[in-house]
Amino acid sequence: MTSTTPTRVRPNAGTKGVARADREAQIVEVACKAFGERGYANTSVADVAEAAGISKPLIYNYFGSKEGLHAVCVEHAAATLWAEFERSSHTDTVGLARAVLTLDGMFRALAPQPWIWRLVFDPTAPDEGASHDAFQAYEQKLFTLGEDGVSELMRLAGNDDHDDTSAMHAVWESVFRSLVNWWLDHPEVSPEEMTARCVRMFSTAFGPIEGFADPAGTRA
Amino acid sequence: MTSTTPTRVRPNAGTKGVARADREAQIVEVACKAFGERGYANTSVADVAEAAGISKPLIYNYFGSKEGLHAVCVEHAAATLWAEFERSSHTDTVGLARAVLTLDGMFRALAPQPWIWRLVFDPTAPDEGASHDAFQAYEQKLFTLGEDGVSELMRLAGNDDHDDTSAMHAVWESVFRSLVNWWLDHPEVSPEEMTARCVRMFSTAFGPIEGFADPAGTRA
DNA sequence: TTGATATGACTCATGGGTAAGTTACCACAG
DNA sequence: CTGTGGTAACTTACCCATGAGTCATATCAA
Repeated sequence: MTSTTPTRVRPNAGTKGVARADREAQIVEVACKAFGERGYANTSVADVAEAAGISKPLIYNYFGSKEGLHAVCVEHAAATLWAEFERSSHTDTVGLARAVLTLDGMFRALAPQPWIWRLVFDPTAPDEGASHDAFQAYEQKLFTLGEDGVSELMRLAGNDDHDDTSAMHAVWESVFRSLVNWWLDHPEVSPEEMTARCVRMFSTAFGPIEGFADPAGTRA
Repeated sequence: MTSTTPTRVRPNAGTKGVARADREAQIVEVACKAFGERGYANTSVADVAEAAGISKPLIYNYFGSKEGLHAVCVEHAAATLWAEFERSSHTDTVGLARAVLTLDGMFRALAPQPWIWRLVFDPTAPDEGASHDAFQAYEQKLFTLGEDGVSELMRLAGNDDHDDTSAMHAVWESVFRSLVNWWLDHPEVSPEEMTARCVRMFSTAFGPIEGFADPAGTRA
């Protein structure tokens, strides 16, 4: 990126202002929040600039376009989510217990920056271009991970129809998203409480889950 | 509305063109399809006008604004959906069997005009104003219907926590929507096949459903 | 002087909305 | 069986707010 002079690393490459890397990071942070909370279509570049305390052209200097900025935000946010999915996929649990662990990890990961969830799954985001590509790359990885888990459970249950598996996967993803969205709509609920709620709900629907306490006593 | 002369009812109150009521119906039909397929934000009034073979100002004459037109479309579509929910709510089944019947009714109702589903649940629709009010009125009725069913089942299962019920209801709605959306994404699947698929999926997850054939033999 | 940070003041395409008119048909007076 | 006025249906040509994107320029460290 930034070149270094031989004898000494220039801390703030010759300028009155903030070093580009720092400024970019700051802009991305502000933009993630704006895009995540109001949606891509309802957020103007001027909004982001104002929130960041800078002017619009600086954003175009650094990110090229509104979509370019959005692409960086999505990549940043998707990487965060994916890291959490990857982490929780390394446990050796299966079925509902694994689902609960995944949800729990996601609640904890989202707690400090809840807006990145809606940023990634923003229905007003562009449906082509760099920012869409970034989203699709993430979704593809996520899809594979989920499809594997679902198809294995379906096979175990004696159903190996391809379309049934596809539909079941869609349902599972939607359940996951609706639980996260419910939690985002109830900001006073802590991740731990929300995980306990998921355990109770799954237990109510499917019976006790191996490895988790009985529903009766888990109320926070 | 149109005044009538004493001796004879004027069939097409003095005009060269199409009677207003007919034209309005035609515009609404075209607009429903456009809004439903491309979304409110991605559909311009000029698009609708062109698709209907008329000019933009005529739409403003009849509907006042883009949002006014959308409101009529949403009301029309929501009424269709609601009629189906009401109808299937009059059966005396409960639990999963009732869920399957509701889904089946919805698939059949949507088959001739699948776009009205996405029209009603359009994430790019305005979040205030007449069109939003129409949506909310519908959602409120739907919410009550769903919440009643879910809370009863939760109570039966021994969980009467208010927030658990709220979250479970959100999950159930999301499952319903994801099944409909999966079906809309697979237009070659008939309503009957899709219902059979739902039966298999529920059976796989929860065990046999009272009143429906065993999963093994239901493949179309 | 060079080059990086930074901005005020623009251009311009899009799309919602409107003003002012045209056409065709009907009712009715002469 | 004609004018003639009223009105519903319909359009052309425009206005204008918004927001993406750009250009010329200013400032300051090395």
